[in-house]
Parts: sequence; structure tokens; C-alpha cells
Amino acid sequence: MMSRVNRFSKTLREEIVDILREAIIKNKLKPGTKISEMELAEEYGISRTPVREALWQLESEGFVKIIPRKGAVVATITEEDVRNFYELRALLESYAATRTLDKMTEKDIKKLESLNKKMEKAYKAGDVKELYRAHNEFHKQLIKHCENKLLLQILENLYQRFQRFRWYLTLLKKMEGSIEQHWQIIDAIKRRDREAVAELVKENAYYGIETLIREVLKRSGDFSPPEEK
Amino acid sequence: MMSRVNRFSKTLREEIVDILREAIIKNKLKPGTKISEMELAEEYGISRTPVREALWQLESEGFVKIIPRKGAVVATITEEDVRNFYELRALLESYAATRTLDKMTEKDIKKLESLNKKMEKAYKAGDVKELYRAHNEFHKQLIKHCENKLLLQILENLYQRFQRFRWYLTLLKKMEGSIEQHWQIIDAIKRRDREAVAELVKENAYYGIETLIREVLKRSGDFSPPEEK
DNA sequence: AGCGTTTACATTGTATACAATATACAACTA
DNA sequence: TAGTTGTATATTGTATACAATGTAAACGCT
Repeated sequence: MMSRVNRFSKTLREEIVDILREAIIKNKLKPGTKISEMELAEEYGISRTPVREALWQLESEGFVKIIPRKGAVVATITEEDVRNFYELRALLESYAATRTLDKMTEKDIKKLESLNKKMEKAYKAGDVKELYRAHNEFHKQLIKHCENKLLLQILENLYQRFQRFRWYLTLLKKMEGSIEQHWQIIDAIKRRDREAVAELVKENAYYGIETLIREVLKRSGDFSPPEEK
Repeated sequence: MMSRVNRFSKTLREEIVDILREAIIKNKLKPGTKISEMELAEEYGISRTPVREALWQLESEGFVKIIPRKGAVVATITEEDVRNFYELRALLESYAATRTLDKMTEKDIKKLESLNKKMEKAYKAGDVKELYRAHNEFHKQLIKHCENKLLLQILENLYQRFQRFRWYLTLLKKMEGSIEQHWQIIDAIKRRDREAVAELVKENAYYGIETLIREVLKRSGDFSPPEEK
């Protein structure tokens, strides 16, 4: 019988990792949900072996919490986790952005401007998905020139790990302020004003944290945003 | 037959992870060395299953590099990796140290002083091991009060990952300058001079990087310090 | 009833067996 | 000889079987 997982170069382990990671990010698997190896294996028509390996991989990425001999659950996120994430992101992003400010070309800046315009448009049109995408793109573009691959890698993992609730903020329609801040950042970059860029990126990184925490905690005590789509 | 792995609460997977991690850190397993699942399984008298899982865990920690369907090798460290590590460490450590400078009590400062005295003594006595231990303790004490557990966790992983060559620097007897810098840091902490602490910790984090790179690269093109002990 | 114990069941941890893929080497071709 | 193709071998990926541990319900006791 040909199972649904049939790609060539990818191992089953990788397939399952991708599937579960997406499910968790999109909140189809809610925080705290118990994950059974056998159930998953049956669901995808494979054996427990690749499932087990996938779960450990996700544990290392911070999406799943495993207690040996007891089992795996979708990782929960506490208010403290959120605050820690925002703080770390502010530090790393502002550093990465200023670290190689000189390397920014006119073209890079144009790209930032076009992305922010895209955000404005999407915001006005109420296109949450596009807004979210452009927003991510903007921040990626901002740190693109950082040569420290280790730093970028850590940041990337953090983004992914906390994507679960960040998209929720977009939904809350609280992005006007952020777009305005982006213009200020672009302006500071043009002036090659290192201090200002650092300060503005830091400020922007914290944007929305309080709203997010308030809203999500209000919805449900345990910090789980609604499912995407 | 009772195999040598016989702890109760620990799984074989965890045992193997610990054993291999230590072997890699101590350079008993040299960077680039191929790791065979079967060989390891036979060596420890267990099956391939826990060995495989252990290898993936170590991959996520950065000690092993796995290419699917090809195998695992002990992760190599390039000069670029070293520079990235030092940079990131400087950023995170100085941030963590200043972040909660106020929380530092008299007792904490006393502890720092006693650790640094221990370093001086060990240095004069030529006790490399003790020097290395005290040095690590000092830096841990420095960031102890940082509330951002996420940051500490990332920093901890970085320490471990790059421990492989850091201990080598101790061996090179290049620590006098670092000890002196520590006294300056302590002094700045006493004055609660945030700026100075940040600057000094940053400077100290970079201490020895050039020596290290020069010496290790001289020894062998591929950045592998000698084995410990 | 409340509490601890025992026993059956479910789930995870480990071992083994088999399948798919990669590697090495020999035979062949130009 | 250099390069290619094919085959044998080794190694990894996956499935299945079994062992160890955790969980919960049934049972007995005070």
C-alpha cells in the first residue's frame, strides 16, 4: 500500500517534523495536548520509529515537551516565555541591524520601503495574511546583512518557536503603530544613524507585547491563541 | 548479562548522549570523525535505536553533524564559528550582567571576589583545571541574576558547544589579563556603573580570541585542540 | 466512604529484522 | 588510462516485536 508520505529525498522523520511543526504553529495542535506515538503513527500509516525521532527533534526546537517514559505534549507558552522572547528578540535584532548598517545599499533600503508600503496596503485592505507576511519579510530584510550566522540562526529559531502567537497580534489589528515605526527606522538607516536605528528597532521589537499578553490571557488562562484560518 | 549502562531513571538514549557529549567536549572524539551507529551500539552493548536517537539529540546541540542517509560526524568548528561565538557571547553576557545589576548583593560581589582570588591562586600554582573551573564559575556568577531564562539557556548551550576549545586557552597560560579585567568588572559593579560593566564584560568576553585562533589554527588546519588530560 | 494495594492495560523504551540507499570496487568501454 | 556502469557490501531508514515502566480501575481493608 502506498502511504501518503511518498517524497523521495525526504525521510519520514523529516516529513513528520514538518507536518507537526506547522500544525503546532498554526494552533491546530493546542498547547498542552498530549501526543501519542502510536496514534500519530497510525494516522500517517507509518511506524512509531520515525514518529519518535520527529518528536525529539521538535522537542529540541521547543515545540514539544517530552518527559521520558511518560510522553510528549505540545509545549505550552507562559507569559514569562513571551516576555523573555520579546526581550531577547529586541536585543538580537537591534544588534544585527546596526552591526552592519554600512553594508546596507540603496537597493536594500528601497526594498524596505516597498515592503512597508505593502504592509500599509494590506493593512488598509484588511488582508491579515499579506500583512503578516510582509511584516516578517521586513524584519528579515532588516537583519539580512548580519554576518554572524550563529546569531541569525538563533533568531530564526526564536521566530519560529513564537510564531504561534505572533500572528495573532496581526489579527488584533494593532499594526498601524508598527508601520509608522518602520518608516522611522528606514529614515534612521538613510541617515546611517546607528544609535537611532538600535533604539527604534528595539522599540519596534517590543511593539504590541502588552496587547498580546492582555488579549491572549483574557481569551484563555493558558495562553493559546485561536487556530489560524 | 548486565551491561555497563545500568542506571535506573536514565534512559539509554540519555546515557549515550552524556557519554558522547563529554567525549566530544574533551576532544577524545576529534572533529570530522565519522560516527557509525553500529559501532557505537556494539561498543556499549546496546542496540542501534537509542544510539540513533542520541546522535540526533547531539546534532540539535551542535556537537554532531548528520546528513540523512549518509551518516554522522563530529561537528567541525571553523574560525568563523569561533568568531561568531565570541561575538554573541559578548553581547549576551554583557546584557545579562547589566540587566539586573541592582539585584547584585554584597554577598554576590564577595563571591565574585573570592572566585577571582581562586583564579589568581590557581594561576600561580599552574593548576590549569582549577583555573578553568573557577573561571567558568565566575562568569556564571556574573549573570546569575538575569531573569530571562531563555537567554540563560541559550548562553548555556553556547558555552557547552564551544567548551571544546575554550579550555585550551586556559592551557595556553594566557589568563593574567583576564584576571585583571575581572577585578575591574568587580570594581564597576561596586560603583553600580552600568556602562562600565557592559563595556568591561564585553571586552573580557573577547579576551584571548586572537591567541586562541592563531594557536589552534597553527597546530592543525582544521581547528581541533588537543585532547584533555 | 476513604485509603492503600494489586492487577490489568496502555504507553514508552529497546532490540531485532527487513527495506532502501549509499559506498566501494570490479569489470567493461572508449 | 580515464571514465562509466554494474554488482556486492556496508550503512542508514523503517517496521515490528518484546521488555520495562506508568496509569488507572478493581479490589480489599480499616
